[in-house]
Amino acid sequence: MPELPEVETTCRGIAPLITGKTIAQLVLRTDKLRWPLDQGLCLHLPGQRILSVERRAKYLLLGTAQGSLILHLGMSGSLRVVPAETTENKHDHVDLIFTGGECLRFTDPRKFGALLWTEEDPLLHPLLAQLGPEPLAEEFNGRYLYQASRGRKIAVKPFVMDQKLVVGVGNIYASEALFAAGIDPRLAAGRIGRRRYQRLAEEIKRVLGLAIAAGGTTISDFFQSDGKPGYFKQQLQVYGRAGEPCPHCQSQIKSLRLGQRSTYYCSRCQR
DNA sequence: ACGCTCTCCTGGCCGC
DNA sequence: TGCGGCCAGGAGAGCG
Repeated sequence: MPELPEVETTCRGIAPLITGKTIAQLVLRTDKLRWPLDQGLCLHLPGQRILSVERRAKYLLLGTAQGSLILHLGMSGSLRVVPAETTENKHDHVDLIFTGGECLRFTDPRKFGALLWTEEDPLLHPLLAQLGPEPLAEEFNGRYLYQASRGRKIAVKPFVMDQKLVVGVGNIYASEALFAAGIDPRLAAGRIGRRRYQRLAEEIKRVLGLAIAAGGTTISDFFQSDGKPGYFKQQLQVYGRAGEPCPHCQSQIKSLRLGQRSTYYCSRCQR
C-alpha cells in the first residue's frame, strides 16, 4: 500500500478538487472490497456535501454534515479525480460522482481496500479507535518508543509496523528507517536502548517527510491522484535492493522474511 | 497481552 | 506460449 506518504499525497491531491462538492451519485461496481460493501452507502451519500478531506493513519476521511466516508487504499488502491464520463477500467470499483460532473474514482486491483460509512465520529470507529500516534506528531518520539518496547520480544521491524504502536510505517519505510538508524531489523524491540530509539524516531520522521515531499513511492500500483507515480523509489536505500551494494559501506544488501514480510538491510551498517 | 500465521484478491514475473 | 509457483505497499482474525 500506500503507506502514510502515499495516503498523505493522495489526501493533498484530492482535497482541493472535491472539498465543497456535492455528491450526486455513488457507483459501486463490485459487491466487496476487503469487506462486503454496504449498499446503504448509495442511500446515505447522494445529496451530501464534502466538508473535509483528512487523513488519519492510512485512512482517508471524507466528512459530510451527516457522517463520514472512511476509505482505506489497502495494498494496491489509488484515487483519482476524473470527469464523470471517463470510461472505467477493469479495477475501477467505486465512483463518487459530484453534481458538477467530477468523479472521485477508486481503483484497487487486489481489492484489499475498504469503504465504510459512519455517522459517529470516525476517529471512534472500531478500526480507528485503537490506532497509535501519528509518526510526525511530537508525542511520537524516542522516549515513547523506548517505553512502549520494554519487555517486548518481537523483532523491532514488525514492532514499528504495528499500527497500535505508531501508524503509517509500512513495509517499505520500516526497512528504510531502520537502515538509516543503523538498527538490525531482527533485534528484539525490548533490547534496544533509549538513544537508539531516539535515533529511530528521528529517522522515521525524516524518511516519511522525504517520501511525502517526493509524492510517495511507486513500486507498481500506486499513483498520485493526478495519475503520476511517486518519485521516492529512486531514493530508497535498501528496500528492494537485495544483492546491490550498500550505499554506505558497499557490502551486499541482504533480504529475509520477518513476520511474513520481506525485509531489506545491511548486515554491516545495522547492528 | 503477546507473538505468530493465515487470509482476503489480482497481476506480474520467473523458471521450466 | 503456456503453466505453475511465488511474490507484492495492509492488517484483521484466530490460534496457542
